[in-house]
Amino acid sequence: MAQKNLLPLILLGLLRDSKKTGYELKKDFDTEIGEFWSVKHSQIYLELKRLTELGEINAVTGFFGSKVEKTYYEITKFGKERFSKWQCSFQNELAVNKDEFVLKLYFIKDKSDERLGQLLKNQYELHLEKLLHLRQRMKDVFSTIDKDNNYGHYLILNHAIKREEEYTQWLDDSLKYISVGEEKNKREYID
Amino acid sequence: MAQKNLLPLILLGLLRDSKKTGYELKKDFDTEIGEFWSVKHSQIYLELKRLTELGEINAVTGFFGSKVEKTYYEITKFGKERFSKWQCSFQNELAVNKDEFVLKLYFIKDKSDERLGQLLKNQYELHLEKLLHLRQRMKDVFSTIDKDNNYGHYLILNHAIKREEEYTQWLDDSLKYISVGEEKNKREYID
DNA sequence: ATTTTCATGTAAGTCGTTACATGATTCT
DNA sequence: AGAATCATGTAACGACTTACATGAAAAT
Repeated sequence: MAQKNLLPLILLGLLRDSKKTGYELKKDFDTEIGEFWSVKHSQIYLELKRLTELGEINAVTGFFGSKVEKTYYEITKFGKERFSKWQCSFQNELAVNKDEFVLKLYFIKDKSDERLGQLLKNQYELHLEKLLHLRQRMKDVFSTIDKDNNYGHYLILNHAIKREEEYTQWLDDSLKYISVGEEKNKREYID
Repeated sequence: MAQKNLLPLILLGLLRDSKKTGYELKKDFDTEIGEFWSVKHSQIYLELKRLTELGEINAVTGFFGSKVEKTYYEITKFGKERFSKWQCSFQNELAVNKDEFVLKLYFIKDKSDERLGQLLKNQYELHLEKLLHLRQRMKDVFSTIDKDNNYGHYLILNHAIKREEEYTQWLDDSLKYISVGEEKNKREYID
């Protein structure tokens, strides 16, 4: 396969607790799990069809009190099995972490390259924003639900925050370090 | 496009300093830049063809003293322009960091779930290995080349190490925390 | 009255992986 | 002599994105 195809597993996971429509699943990617995974609705509907054909979910179409026809998907025994199997499976290697910014930096050779400061600042803004957003999420999420009964979610939010703290710290340190270098260079030229 | 298509930029970047064959470029992904990006050789040759058609690189086929016919690719003015333009461009949002393990954890609800410890341990091993590897890389790389003249590379290796330090630390902390919880539970049951 | 949200899909195209394929050269 | 490396591609397929498409309901 071209990618690791984790979407069906995510969908099964989201359907474990209760049946949902494709639209509701899509909504989960705008909020909840959207913090950790992204996908387009077109792909969701496609994958739901495939999972239905595989017998891992059942599709139930009807009105359900509403005026609009909806299709609810509910997980089957086979779906639960597949999900459980995946959830307790071990990885034997890590995927490469693809980060456009890191790539850009790789090609910056000279320490006194003028673009360096600009790039670091831009990235710092983005990651600081992300960090603040994640801290807010942590507050919001666990004010309504219990930490110990959503422990995985708690752990990964915790990790995401620490990751962004490290990222911003690194960017900030790098910025300071290159400007100290500049100061030093300036003095060397002036003195 | 399906993905952000950064491969052509990487290839242009790798060709800035000197002309290279497709095979040499492929080799770079096994070592150097392979730490930060992965790609298959089939895709490299395809992208080289495309870049040639775009006039961003030139293909020169010949024997060059060797007994085997090779094709060297050299960057053109247009290629340099495209690369420079990308390298100093700003991002306006961050891509979602897709991590299978994080996904798995998201679906662990119960703090005392037995699988939690196993999964954390497995992941700890992988990230510790990665961390040790990166520290070695740092030593190896900058024993032969100069830090200040490969500053981007230095920065991102530095960052990668810090990232893995954070990752292993988080996993270790989480492991400790859940086993303390277990101990506490045990005592509660026993006392 | 108009925009936004709900709700669900199809079609085209691209990036990337996996597998297939070949032939020379160098190392053991 | 055989294995590994050098060197370069093609073909099939899958995952994902972008764009196209539609219609009702709810909100402003």
